[in-house]
Amino acid sequence: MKTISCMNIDADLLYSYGAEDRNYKKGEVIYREGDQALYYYQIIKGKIKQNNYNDEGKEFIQNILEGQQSFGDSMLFLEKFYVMNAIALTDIALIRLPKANFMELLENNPRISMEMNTCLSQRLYFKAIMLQNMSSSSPLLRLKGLLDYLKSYHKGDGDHCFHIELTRQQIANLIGLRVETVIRTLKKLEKQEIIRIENRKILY
DNA sequence: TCATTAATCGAAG
DNA sequence: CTTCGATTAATGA
Repeated sequence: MKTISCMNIDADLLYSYGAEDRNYKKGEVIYREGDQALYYYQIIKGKIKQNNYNDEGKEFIQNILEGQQSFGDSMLFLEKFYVMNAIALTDIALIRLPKANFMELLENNPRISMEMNTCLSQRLYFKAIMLQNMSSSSPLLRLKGLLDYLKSYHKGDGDHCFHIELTRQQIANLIGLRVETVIRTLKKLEKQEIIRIENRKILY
């Protein structure tokens, strides 16, 4: 899912400031809720999810990132702890840069600093949209809200050919519903010809 | 092909 | 809507 357009700092620039490569296997935790934010992370290859669990152990996915995106950066500007976990969804390679070095990089590169603002704004926008969607009691509207967001972000949005690259379980965890509910709700959307389903692939 | 993971379904609460 | 149980399809080693 390419939910959020975000930071993508040139790898060589990151290395020149002391960044290092890190590899994680599928399912490994990159950082967890309560940890101090010490690094700027940028994905080289693979997917990660940010999540947390409620008191009943139900998982809520906050975001799924892939490509050359960064994550966990908002906490770098605060002396706060992470409020969610970052977990590898696939085997993943990423670059991490210590906080102090990252700050130095930003000071020396105002343009990147500005991009950082855009990135953070984008995250806020996503959160606002999702908060609105989640406040709906209708599972159908919640689901549609998520789909609309994903589609709007996906460039070349036009017709109904956008492939949602999420498992039903992930969708469920993003909108706080159960898999079965998501499946059944997707059926309704298909019946209403709002989406199409081909070989379990969701096309919107 | 075997094993694991995801998607489905039906019934009950 | 969620939970449970059971089945079937898809994926990867």
